Amino acid sequence: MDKRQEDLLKAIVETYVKTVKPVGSKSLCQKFKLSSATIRNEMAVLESLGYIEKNHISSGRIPSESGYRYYVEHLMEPEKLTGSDMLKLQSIVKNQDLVLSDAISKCMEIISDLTNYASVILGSNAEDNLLKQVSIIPIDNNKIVALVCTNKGVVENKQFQLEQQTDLKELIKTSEIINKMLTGTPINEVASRLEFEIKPIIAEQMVDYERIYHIFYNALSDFATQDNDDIRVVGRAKVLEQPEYHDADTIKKLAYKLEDQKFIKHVVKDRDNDEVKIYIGEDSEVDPNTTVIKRKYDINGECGTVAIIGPKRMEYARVMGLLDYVLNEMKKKDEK
Amino acid sequence: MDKRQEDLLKAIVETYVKTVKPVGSKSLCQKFKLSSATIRNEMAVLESLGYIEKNHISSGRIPSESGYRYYVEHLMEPEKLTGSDMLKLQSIVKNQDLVLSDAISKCMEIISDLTNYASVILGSNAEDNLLKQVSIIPIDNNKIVALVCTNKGVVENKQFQLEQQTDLKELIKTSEIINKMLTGTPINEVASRLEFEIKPIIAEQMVDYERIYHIFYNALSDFATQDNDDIRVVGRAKVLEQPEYHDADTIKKLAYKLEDQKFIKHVVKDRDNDEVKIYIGEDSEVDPNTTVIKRKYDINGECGTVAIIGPKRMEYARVMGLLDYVLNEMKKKDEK
DNA sequence: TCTAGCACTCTTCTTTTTCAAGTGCTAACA
DNA sequence: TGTTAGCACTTGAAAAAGAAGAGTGCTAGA
Repeated sequence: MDKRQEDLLKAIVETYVKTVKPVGSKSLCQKFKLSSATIRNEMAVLESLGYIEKNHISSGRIPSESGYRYYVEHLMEPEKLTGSDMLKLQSIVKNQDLVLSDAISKCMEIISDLTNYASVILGSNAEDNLLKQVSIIPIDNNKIVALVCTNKGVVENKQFQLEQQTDLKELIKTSEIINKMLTGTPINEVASRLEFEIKPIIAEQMVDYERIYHIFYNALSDFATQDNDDIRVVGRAKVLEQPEYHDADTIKKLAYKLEDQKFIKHVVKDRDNDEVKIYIGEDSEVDPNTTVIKRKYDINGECGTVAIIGPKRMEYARVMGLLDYVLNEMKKKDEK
Repeated sequence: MDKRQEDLLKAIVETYVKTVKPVGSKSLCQKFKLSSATIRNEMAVLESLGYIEKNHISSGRIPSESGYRYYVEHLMEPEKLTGSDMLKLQSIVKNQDLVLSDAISKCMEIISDLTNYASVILGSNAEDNLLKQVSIIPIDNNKIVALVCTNKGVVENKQFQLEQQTDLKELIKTSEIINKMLTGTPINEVASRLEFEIKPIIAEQMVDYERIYHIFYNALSDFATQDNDDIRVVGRAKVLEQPEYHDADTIKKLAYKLEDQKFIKHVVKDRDNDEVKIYIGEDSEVDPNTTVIKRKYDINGECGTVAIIGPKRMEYARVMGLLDYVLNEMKKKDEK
């Protein structure tokens, strides 16, 4: 591909992203100061290379998946934020009260608003968390809340119904033992250490140890096993508005997938370990017309993943610009 | 309306609910042992009363909104659960570990699965909650988690970034003061008592009291003000599958509304104070083809609201049966 | 009071027609 | 050699026309 062909591909992608209509040769004459015939010739080359395709013989061209990929990898120029985009994000960035994860979460909501794509926010996974503290809060005679807090500040709570005889004091004592012995344990190892280290101890000291063990086991193992990284998807309904999803059936299927947290987690997180990854079209596994842009971050130990889910015909440059901006600002803020 | 007309209306509603197709006079001949002409005559009566209507002059009849309403109020017989429905629900009902609110939540998920409608689960509203306990958990040098727990077992947590100088000891001391003085305060009054009762005290004892006050104020006021009753909507995508929503535009609009928690809360909770309420069609405010069945419960002080959102052409009897069953079982369980 | 019969209406599905957009190719031109 | 003008051709989308079927309302007779 020579320069002119690259320019042409770029123009086709960008026009298509804007108009959502197949791009005809005529519409590009002005821009290139060439006749439509010449452009048609060049288009034929791009088509033979697989970068663009046409729906029907007599339709304009649309970028193919590899066309988008080429665009993203070689042609796209990261876009500066517009003033209003920046303004909206800064209201969050400047807020000193927000802890990092909340700030990122809020920014992603705004990005979803600005772009009409869906945002996914995935907190650090539970496996990285270490047990910080467990507490028992009695609610009334036979109800308690068991709280588990990790070193990353993730808190999980669970209520338990007590049978009459279970002794609150023993529960609290056990929580103290756990805090003394297990603080700092990776959260996914806690359950087994609970069984092999804590259970024998309380078995000696307490009558009702089985029941007590049961409660802590439940509170703690739930936390670790059940895919418990807190995942949020915002702006689901917005993506459905994108014009490529005009067909009722497609919309339903997409709505289904966007609601399925396990699936989204799989899409956004489990597939590879790259820091930035753009899954275009079929690669997204969501829908052939959909793109997923994923970004992992690690800001001074706080890590997580964010992603944008939108149409294949996405404003790639803008989205990348927005994500860059947010994560950079967060890093800056953290350094201060 | 005489008995025969009522029977006819019932048959029309129930057939339409099953088939989703306008009901013609012929299709009811067998059931009533009458000729189609007679049925047509009776249908004309029902139509003049406004209980049924037809899309086009030559189409069968469909129930009107007031037809559904009449059906629900006078004709519907609460349905006994089928064995398999009951079986699925019992796996939750029998589970002794689950606290009431979790059990109801899980049951509503199952109901959504069984019926393909959406379930809404609204916890008790914050206003009813009393402050039980606040705690401060230090996460690392300059980060803490502030925990607030209410008498209903609702836990809210928020992270705060500390500036170097804020003294952890003072924070913890303040939390103790709050626990001593404010436990039992309705959650929505806590913020003002914090200002007028606690702030003066810590102002005397602590250097950095402004910052400390700020933290607790944030943690506590967020809890109360921001519409914080935990609302969950499950099975959103399932409702979209209902055949009345075949049009892409309708589906998008519905998806939008179902995602808007504030709106759903308004629909399900804020509009009236009845214990059971069925909003049919336009009344639902969701979509002219949608019905919302709402149920408030108060089981030994644990209260909340659940709702089912589905098509106007809903299996009313079945849904009512399912909700009855769940709430009854919960009550029984609680009494034990 | 019920029923049979018939004309009529209206939707839905299929087929046909028309229209415009855009292509590929050829031949001429700089 | 690269560019352009011109033209035949393909195709889809929209509009128009036609056929089939379901269901009604009405009338007249049992």
